[in-house]
Amino acid sequence: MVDAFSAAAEPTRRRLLQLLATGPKTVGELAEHFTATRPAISQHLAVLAGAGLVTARKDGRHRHYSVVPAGIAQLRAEIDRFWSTELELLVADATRRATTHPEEHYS
Amino acid sequence: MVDAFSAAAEPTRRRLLQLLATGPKTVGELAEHFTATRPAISQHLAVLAGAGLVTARKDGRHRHYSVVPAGIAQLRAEIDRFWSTELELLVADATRRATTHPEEHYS
DNA sequence: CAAATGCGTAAGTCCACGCTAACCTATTCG
DNA sequence: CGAATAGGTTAGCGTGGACTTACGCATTTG
Repeated sequence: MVDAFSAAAEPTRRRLLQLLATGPKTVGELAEHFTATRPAISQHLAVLAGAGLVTARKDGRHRHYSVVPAGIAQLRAEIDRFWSTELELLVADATRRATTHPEEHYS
Repeated sequence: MVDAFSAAAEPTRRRLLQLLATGPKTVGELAEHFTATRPAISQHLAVLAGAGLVTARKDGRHRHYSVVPAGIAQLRAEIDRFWSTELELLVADATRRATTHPEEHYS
């Protein structure tokens, strides 16, 4: 699970990152948003931490997890590297066709 | 493997998409870039096709795979939806700190 | 101190996934 | 037609990953 891209792609972890993006949260607070058990969330957080995307700060008997800006920046770089110029052009093409000639989707 | 994000995250498939972004290619051409066997590549292509990211066109005994612009656009939308405003701000913050105060990374 | 709270860890299960080997189909070419 | 080429399909294997249950450790609180 080395790269940040794969770590962030998993649906639960994607959601965790979004939740943490709004500010630090404890494991319990995060776990409330999921049907999975707290240990499961804890393990997902460990994966994200291993990828350098989040970090934890001890505070009494709580552990406040928060996003690591540098890690998120690296994830962004990975995504951008994947999103090559060619893919970008394809999207622009698809968008143009969808907005100006929507019926051609089925031609 | 429903969503395009998860389908595209796998390293081999990420590479396949990049290769196909430069233009249609046959399975054999694609397989040359990997150490895995051709059936493995074929299965990865099937996953990408299932996610609506690529499609195949028969041409004699060849099958030319190409990227589906609309699928790529949807992938882009998924990424953008994940990449919330908060994450964007965090990256901007990290970039600013890295370029103006690089030593603070270790403070 | 004892109970309760917040979390991490360990152990074990289950299944999806990535892969290979073997086989089958379709097409081209001698 | 028979051989060769291109590629999809299947079966089966091994591993990793996501999950739960149970437990252990620290910290707060009565």
